Amino acid sequence: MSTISQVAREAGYSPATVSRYLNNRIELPASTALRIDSAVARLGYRPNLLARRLSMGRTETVGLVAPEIANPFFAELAATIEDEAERHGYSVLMSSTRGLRERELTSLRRLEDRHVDGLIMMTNQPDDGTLAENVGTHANVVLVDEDVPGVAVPKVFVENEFGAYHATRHLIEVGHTQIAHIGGPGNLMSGGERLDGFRRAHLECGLDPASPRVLLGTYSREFGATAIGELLLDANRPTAVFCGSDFIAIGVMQRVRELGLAVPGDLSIVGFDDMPFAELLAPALTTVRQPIETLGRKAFNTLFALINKQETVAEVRLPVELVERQSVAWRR
Amino acid sequence: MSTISQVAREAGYSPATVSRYLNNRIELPASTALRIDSAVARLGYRPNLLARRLSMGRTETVGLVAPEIANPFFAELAATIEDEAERHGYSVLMSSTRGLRERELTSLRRLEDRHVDGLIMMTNQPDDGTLAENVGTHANVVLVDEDVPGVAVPKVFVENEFGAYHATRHLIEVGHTQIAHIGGPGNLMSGGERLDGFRRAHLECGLDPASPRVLLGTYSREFGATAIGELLLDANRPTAVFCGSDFIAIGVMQRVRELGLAVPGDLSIVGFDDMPFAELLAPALTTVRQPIETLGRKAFNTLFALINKQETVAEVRLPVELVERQSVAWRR
DNA sequence: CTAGCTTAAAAAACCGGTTTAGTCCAGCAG
DNA sequence: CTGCTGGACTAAACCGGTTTTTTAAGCTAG
Repeated sequence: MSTISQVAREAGYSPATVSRYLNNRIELPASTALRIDSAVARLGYRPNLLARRLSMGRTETVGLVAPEIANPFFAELAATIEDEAERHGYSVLMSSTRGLRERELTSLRRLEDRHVDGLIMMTNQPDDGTLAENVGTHANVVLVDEDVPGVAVPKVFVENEFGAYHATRHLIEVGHTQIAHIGGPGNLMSGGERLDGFRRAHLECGLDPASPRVLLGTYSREFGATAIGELLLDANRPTAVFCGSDFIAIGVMQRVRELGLAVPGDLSIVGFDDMPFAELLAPALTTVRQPIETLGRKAFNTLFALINKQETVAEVRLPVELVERQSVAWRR
Repeated sequence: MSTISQVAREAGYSPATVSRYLNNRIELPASTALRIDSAVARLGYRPNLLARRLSMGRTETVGLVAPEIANPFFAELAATIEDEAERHGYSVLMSSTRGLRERELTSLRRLEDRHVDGLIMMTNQPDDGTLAENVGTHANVVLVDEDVPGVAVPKVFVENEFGAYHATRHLIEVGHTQIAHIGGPGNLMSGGERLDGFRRAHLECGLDPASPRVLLGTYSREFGATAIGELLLDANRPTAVFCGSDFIAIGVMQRVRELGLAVPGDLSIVGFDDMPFAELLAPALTTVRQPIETLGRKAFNTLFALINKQETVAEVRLPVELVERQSVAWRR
């Protein structure tokens, strides 16, 4: 591997000139430029990234912190972030936290250690304050999809409330009146907002927002299965469920089927997220689509602006969209 | 941010001593150690990673190169690799190639540029020689799941042939004699080996290995749908299909359903991979499970050994397992 | 008393770039 | 002829560690 000094010697100039020329910080006479160019070519010179980073103090790498990379939602988000980063000459370092606070903090330490220039964080569990405290002390962090309350960093979220409202309203419009909600953690922003939307739909349509059964837990299949099992025991069973996530919806769907009931015949289901597998299910899942791609690009671009000391907006809300498939049936 | 010199001054020693002590390269009298420790604590010293990397010439980062991170199979693999890396103090840089040769080469360049210490590569398209040529010149590369023929780097694959054999044999054992195969690219190692296994099962069971219809294409839903459409036009329709991937299987399943046929009633289906969604389908997909977790850990550990100049085995084959679910029916 | 050996710690070189502050020279105006 | 300006290029400092080589002092044996 050749160094910039070797190139300089080969071209007959100093390393400083070569460096400045290669980084476009100086205009050189054509003859000089040519000699440097050909020296670079002859030696197959490629700057040592490590040296460059040390002297520049930046890594051109961002960290992506998510609870679980394997989760299709995060995987998709990761893919678009990587794509957008690549287009800006940045690399993406990933870390799964598995929902462990300790690992979330470790990621922040990576930032302190100059391992990365910035962090895109997704969390999926309520914060006890620890995270807020630590995130707050860092400059280049962008929060995606889920909030950490009380932290003054740019945030890129979706219209949770409206999505839930829309989904619920859809169920009402096709004739349902007994609609249950199985949602994520109530003390998580997304969980709370989706519940709000669910309630508003009831209110606006003249249904009693207090009557429908609401069960909040985690965004998991297991919880979906357990919750629907419980709800179906009720005297006046729901004829439809709005689920806080597609994972919950799958759990519901599987349990309902185990109980010998039909979807959507006996129970209509609407999910949230539109994970890639939602359309593969039988019946294909009607769900609220999060604009994962836009979310990812927006997140990266916001972080990019932050890193470059440009203006950023405090909070962006991206629109969601109801994708109607086969898991909802008319109720006469 | 404090530097090692500040710590040294604060403790009353030289940077050299502090460095050597902190890296356990020297034994110091308790009193000295104590003074350094407390200076570190007082200043909240954390070594500058960038400087450390430059001087050590390694980044303690590995690259993960896959066609598409969003693909659940790769996402899962990425997650386990990340986990294993983390446990060894390594970070993981990811890049999706989207199947573009150019981007695969870019990843290799990252390695040259000392961006990463090593690379775990997955490719899913036949190589025209370019890749082999470039991979070959690099020391720290491990190939996972799919081969790049003619390259002398460690490889971690699965028992494709046996998996296919097992799956096909299973179909034969439950009474099928008209079994088709819809597989991946024939000039890809996995595609070829799975076809071999499919054929061997026929041979061993006294069925004509030439008679079954075999269609090779890409590992995609689209190809699965197209291929099965074609096969069902045949005079003697297959009663079962062994698919080269779960994606193909889904395509098949969807098209079959569109045609008003039942799975597994009219057509039994076996997939390959056992992607996370395989068990969510209705009917749940019988498929050959790749040991993704072991694959990931093995891949990282092999690369780790390579980086540390330890012995590695040229090629590892991990066992696969047939997961019987509901997409296969008895044939009288 | 001193050569020889240990131990404790530091000086200096090194990793390979980028950047700042000049130097040197040519050309031009006064 | 002098002073000024600007273009072309470079010396040296800097980023912040790690590692090799030295030094200094203390101890032991002869």
